[in-house]
Amino acid sequence: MLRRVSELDLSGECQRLGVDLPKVLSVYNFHFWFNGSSAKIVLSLEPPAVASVGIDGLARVYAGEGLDRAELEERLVSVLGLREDPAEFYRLARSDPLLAPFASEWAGWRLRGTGLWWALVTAVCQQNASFRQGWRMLAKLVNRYGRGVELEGEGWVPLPPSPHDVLSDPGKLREAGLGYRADTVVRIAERFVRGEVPDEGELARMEAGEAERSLKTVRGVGSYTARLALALSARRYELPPIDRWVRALASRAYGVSGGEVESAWVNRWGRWSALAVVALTVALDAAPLREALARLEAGRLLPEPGKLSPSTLWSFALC
DNA sequence: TGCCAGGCGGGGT
DNA sequence: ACCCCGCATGGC
Repeated sequence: MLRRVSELDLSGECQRLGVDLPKVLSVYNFHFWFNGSSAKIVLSLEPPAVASVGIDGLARVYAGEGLDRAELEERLVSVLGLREDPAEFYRLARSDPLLAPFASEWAGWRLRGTGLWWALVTAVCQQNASFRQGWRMLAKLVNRYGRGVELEGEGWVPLPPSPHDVLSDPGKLREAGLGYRADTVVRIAERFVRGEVPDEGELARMEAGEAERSLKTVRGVGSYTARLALALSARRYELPPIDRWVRALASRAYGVSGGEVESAWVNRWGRWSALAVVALTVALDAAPLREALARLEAGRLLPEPGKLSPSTLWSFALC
């Protein structure tokens, strides 16, 4: 049981910064962490600490002994994107053929961050799989390993498996449908247990290419995975995770060949490159490529309610 | 049934 | 520096 260690009101700060908290909390979230009115945000896995944040901005932090309250509060604020000023990103987006509508309708969205371990697992689960398949793997992982904590007065909250959990029962990775990706997750877990992985703070200080190279030393972690994990965990956006989906859409929208997409993307988005990739998946509902290309042609560049997508994921039970 | 999906590494040229 | 293939799994 985790006790409540602090309570804070983020509504004023969100309003001042133009942050749309419902979007921040709902996008790319699961039903077991967001119910439409409040979200559970994992601030630390070992030992566990969790924040409960309402769409009204009221937040409570829960932790055991030994974790610093001020540090957890700062982590929460940073994970919600409140320490980041994306004004330049949205300014660039306003005149972009892919993200212009998103910039006018979704400027209050901020990327919700996560720890490096879970960011890497998340990115590995997107490899060579559909959006739907990747997120089903993650939901099953949380479900199969069955970790969680009780919050004082708020009930049970599931937690992702820790690296130790994965190493003590790696078979559950395949039960969760990871297939050959399971070996990569095991190798990542080994690095964490041996303390061979830089923490988010170190990653934030490293030069981007160096940070990418250090993650790529794990077999099974390539550019896409390393870059997506850097964006999700350290808010480092200089290097875009270009997959075949983004490559095809950008090639069409920017009028360049597939091989030229990365340099065109970085020229356009600069230090916001990876954020633009994630935003594009939200704008186009991570639709399968054929459908996403059709939406680009039709100018349907805003999230559409209904089907399973980054913005509606939280309202579906995937397992 | 067969093919593809938000990659990757290894082995070819 | 490229090109090409197989890789587990699930969805259609």
